[in-house]
Amino acid sequence: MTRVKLIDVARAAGVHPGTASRALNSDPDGRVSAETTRRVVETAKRLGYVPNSFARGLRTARSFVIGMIVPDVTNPLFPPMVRGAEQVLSQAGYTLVLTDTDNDEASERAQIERLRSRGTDGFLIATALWEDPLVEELGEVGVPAVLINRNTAVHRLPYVGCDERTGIEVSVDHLVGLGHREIVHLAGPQDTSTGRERASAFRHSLRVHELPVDPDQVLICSSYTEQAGVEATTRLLASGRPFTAIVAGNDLIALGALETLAAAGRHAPDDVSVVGFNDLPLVDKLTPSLTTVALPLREMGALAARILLAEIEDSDHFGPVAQSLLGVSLAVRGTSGPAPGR
Amino acid sequence: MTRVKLIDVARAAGVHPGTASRALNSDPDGRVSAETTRRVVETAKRLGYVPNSFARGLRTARSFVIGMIVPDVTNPLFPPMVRGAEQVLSQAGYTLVLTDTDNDEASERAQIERLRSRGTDGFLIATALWEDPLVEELGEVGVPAVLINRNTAVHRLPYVGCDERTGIEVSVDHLVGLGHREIVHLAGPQDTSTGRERASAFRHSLRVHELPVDPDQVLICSSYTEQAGVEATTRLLASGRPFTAIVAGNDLIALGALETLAAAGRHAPDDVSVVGFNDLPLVDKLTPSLTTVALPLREMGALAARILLAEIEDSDHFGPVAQSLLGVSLAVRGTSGPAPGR
DNA sequence: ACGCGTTGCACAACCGATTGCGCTTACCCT
DNA sequence: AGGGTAAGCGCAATCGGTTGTGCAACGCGT
Repeated sequence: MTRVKLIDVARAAGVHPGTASRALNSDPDGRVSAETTRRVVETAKRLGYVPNSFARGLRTARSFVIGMIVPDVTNPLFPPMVRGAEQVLSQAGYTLVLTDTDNDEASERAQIERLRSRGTDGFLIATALWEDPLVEELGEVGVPAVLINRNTAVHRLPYVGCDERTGIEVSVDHLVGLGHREIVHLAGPQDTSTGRERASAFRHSLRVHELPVDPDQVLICSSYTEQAGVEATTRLLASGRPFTAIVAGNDLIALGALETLAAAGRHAPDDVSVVGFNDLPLVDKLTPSLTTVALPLREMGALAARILLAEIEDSDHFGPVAQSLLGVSLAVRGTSGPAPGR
Repeated sequence: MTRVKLIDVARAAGVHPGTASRALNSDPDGRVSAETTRRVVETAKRLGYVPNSFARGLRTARSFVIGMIVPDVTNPLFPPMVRGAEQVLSQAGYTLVLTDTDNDEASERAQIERLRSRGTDGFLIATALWEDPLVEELGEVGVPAVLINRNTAVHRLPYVGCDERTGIEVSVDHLVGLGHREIVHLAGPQDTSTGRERASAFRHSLRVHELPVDPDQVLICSSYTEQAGVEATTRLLASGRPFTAIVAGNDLIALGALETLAAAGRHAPDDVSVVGFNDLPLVDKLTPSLTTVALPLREMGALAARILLAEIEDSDHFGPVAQSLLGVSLAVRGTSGPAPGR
């Protein structure tokens, strides 16, 4: 049951293996007659020929494999991006290899090393830190790669994200429109672009509305988790700072905040308003349902994949490094309401 | 920047490439002296040698790649299984390639074809149908593969799942203990093992409690989705059959049921009790929180990976095909309560 | 009819690591 | 001292496609 190989096809079609190869790959300047091509293709199909990708890869140094690196597949933020990317890639004949790093830099390095030794053609990276030596290395070695969701300080690689700033701005607009004036921000980790951007956009939005901006109005969470949201909210309550609304760094932080507030006797939306970010599955079914910023995750994945493919296909395409931002939308739901006393 | 290859290492160490290969692979009967081995390994590290897996794969016909096939990565049921499998595999030096099929058989076939042409060493399959020609083919060709989460009618391949029957039984026990006697089951698709097992276990449990079992007590959902849950519940309400509790085929169906019931003015847990299956993230935060059966998803993935590796490592291991069931637990929460009128 | 340019295909080197085979060297035993 | 043994390593074939080069045949123009 040894697999049928190129030489079998060639023999059956009465041509040289080299010719068969050109025929099957529709070699543009290999000059194979239409008749021969037809015959080879036909016998290949008849024999059920499947090319051996090791042999091909050895010669061409191309694998048609794309590696995607995410912090954690079980975080519902990532699967839709994976899905979008995979759809584009598999249609183009590529295979997506997914690995998660558990937010561990050593593990990330090992994964990338392994993938590179497998001849991976390019990378989709969702784990970038704001200052990330690993990613910069990749950029310098010239490995095709696209950042997704998180950017780095230096824009050496193409980036696909969403319009975080606007997301925060419409959140603040929404809250101000409801009469809130004491708004705080539970920011994500500041070693990620998302954490920094959202915090920066938050401060900017307050200024636009001519509201005062105090330093203690932005509390930094150590991670994008519910637990970190609980901690930050506990700090906020302990500080005694007055507030009627919270803009959370993401949905999980928002959940932590809601929980902590409820334990302190302050309930959304009557006593306090909370807005999240990401629109995770099921947050619309909570009671009250979570007001949050919805992201086009699948489109982000698809776009990143397309950019990566373009990067790979013409490697001499030293165009400007693209920074693409996709639009977001605010899903107004139950956790946001009029400011108390209005 | 051409990569350093075996011959470079060999030259630097003053040995023949063949010898270097044996030294680096600690060839058991290749008899390389300890001293030479040490020297080769040392220079390899110094030069930063990374073996080319194409060349290796071409020669050895091994890829150290495992393919995992799931219906849909964005279904939160699967990422934990992926995670568990990936952890085991990457520790053993394997890479996991994840693909989803979108529940489409043609796409599934294409994906498997592609992976096989890449020399994939084995498969983890979470998409099996109860009668699945595709899976049976794999079994016959002798490709190492392990089924996970869903089994097939014929047990030709190893299977790792969880103890569905007990999960349903404890659910029914719980409801009966609360005084419910009119219990219905919204079953999953009957072309999957999970759908069939759970329905069968449901009927069995009723008999154990000496409750009557009517055919109209089991309604079949067309898929494991919220939408299908809505439809089935609508049918149930229309049928006029009395009931005080529902055992749902999975959490999404349960959510659809809760929603439909609420729209009809029947609220959990006072008017009706609902139990789900899977314990998806956030279902514990709903109001009321969902009583459901929790599955050891990560462990399932890890175990399946271990079995697959064993299968691959000694291919002459024609032991009995393992059918492994992991234990489950009932998370009693807010949607289940005493039967009305008790 | 001759020369030149094309077209169509065969030839063989090559990608880089693995591995069966066989040669050399050192050592041991009688 | 000679023959035997085995350890240690080099040699070259091999995996299966891809691709630069060369050669034959054919068509066309003058």
